[in-house]
Amino acid sequence: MSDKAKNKCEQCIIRQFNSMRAMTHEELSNVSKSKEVRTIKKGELIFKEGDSLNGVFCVNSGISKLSKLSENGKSQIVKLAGKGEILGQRSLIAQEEANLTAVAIDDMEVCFISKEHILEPLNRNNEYSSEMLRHMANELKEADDVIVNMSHKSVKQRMAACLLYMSDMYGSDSEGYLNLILPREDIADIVGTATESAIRMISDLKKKGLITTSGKRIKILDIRKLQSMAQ
Amino acid sequence: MSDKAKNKCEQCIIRQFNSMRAMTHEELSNVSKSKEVRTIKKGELIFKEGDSLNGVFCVNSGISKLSKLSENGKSQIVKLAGKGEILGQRSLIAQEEANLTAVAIDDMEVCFISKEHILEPLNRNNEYSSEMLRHMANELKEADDVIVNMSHKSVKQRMAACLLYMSDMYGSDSEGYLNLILPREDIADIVGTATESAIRMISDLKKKGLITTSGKRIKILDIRKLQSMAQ
DNA sequence: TTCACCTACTGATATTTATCATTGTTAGCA
DNA sequence: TGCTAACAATGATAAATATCAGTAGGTGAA
Repeated sequence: MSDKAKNKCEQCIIRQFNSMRAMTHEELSNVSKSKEVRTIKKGELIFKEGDSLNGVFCVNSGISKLSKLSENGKSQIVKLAGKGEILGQRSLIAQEEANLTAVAIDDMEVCFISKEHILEPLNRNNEYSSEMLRHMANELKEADDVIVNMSHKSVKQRMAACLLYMSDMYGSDSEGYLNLILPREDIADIVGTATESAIRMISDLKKKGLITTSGKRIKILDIRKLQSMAQ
Repeated sequence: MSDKAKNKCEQCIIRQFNSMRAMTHEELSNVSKSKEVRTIKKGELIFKEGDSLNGVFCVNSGISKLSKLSENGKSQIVKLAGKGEILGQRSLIAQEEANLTAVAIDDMEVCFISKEHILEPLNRNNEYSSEMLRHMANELKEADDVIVNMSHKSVKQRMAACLLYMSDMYGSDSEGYLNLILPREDIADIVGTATESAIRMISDLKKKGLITTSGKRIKILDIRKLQSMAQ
């Protein structure tokens, strides 16, 4: 258990990244008392499509992928969620089973917060519900943008955008390799293409000198060209 | 001006379809006093991507398309919005310019409701903000589903789904033709494909006897097969 | 260490979809 | 009514992407 998680929610910095920052001291204290810290190993399932959730998972560390199977049996990663993000929130609010499957990409530490501590404050605390509303509105916008990109951009463009996104969100190590290391299959599932096509695209970018790879690791060499490729 | 719109919002049935049903009598009365009924002709622009909105448009009658241009210059229709739906709400909440372009597909009648009357109640009325939150959560789920369909379903599958959607949402006339009449280009922009490809798909469905057409009008003949085609 | 397995990669090919060009058709309007 | 402009339809072709098949390479477990 990390130091952060051992502490009370009131002192938790993670909270600054999500709508819980607008909770009152009392609300936070309730969350804090009942929350349950969980460790999740790389590759482990957090919840899956159709599960009925009793609460949310606030990510302390590590990264998870949120995906959904199309009726053709192909998986699409809709979102990556890291530190500060809350998994399962949408489903609780809509009072539905989970629409997505959440799997740990890394070893993760999350706080499980039960349903009532997330939903109850919505009935009292306007700051909190406004915050959550704003958050949801942003997610919706992003989703609309993804729809447009999926339907009208080529795999090449989407791959370029995906690498830039990985770089933006999770940065690079001292050697310049992206911190986020995903198997090719996951990259394909983000881009929305077949694994082989994703691999070909990556090979192509290597040949053109825009990136280089070492095993699963990817290093961006020419961010400018990559940006213009993503358009 | 329709009878509905002449009346006060407190008596307006349209409101039952959106989060304004959770407004207090006083809030509604404020909306009612300041609202402005507008008639919008078929094909007219309501707002466009990048516009900064001073309020929302509550649809009394008619249908609008909400679309966005990809960086390649191709348009994607993200949503159709009819009676009871509120246009521009997401942007107001996120405090951003419009992310989508709204155009009337039909002659429309809408009520323009200024910003403050939509946003202010969020700070007081928890019923209202919860309602809106639920609404947004649903939209987000739908958007995620569209992403998955866009990336992994074929044009044929998406076309079948699109026709079924049109049938479900807007029904058929006495002859069995879909009430919603869209040019092929708009259908293509919903499906996320080139106009010619959409036309070919429609011709194909005709040859297979699943639908028939008469000008722009489309009649579904075999809904079962269409459903199984959409998978 | 060695084996077995998983994943990355590459080639060949099929399929899907977009694009360009052209012809037919419809619907609104002078 | 007939004209005109917009739209639907179709063909030919090119481009993008998926699929199938197989090889190579790296990694973890017995």
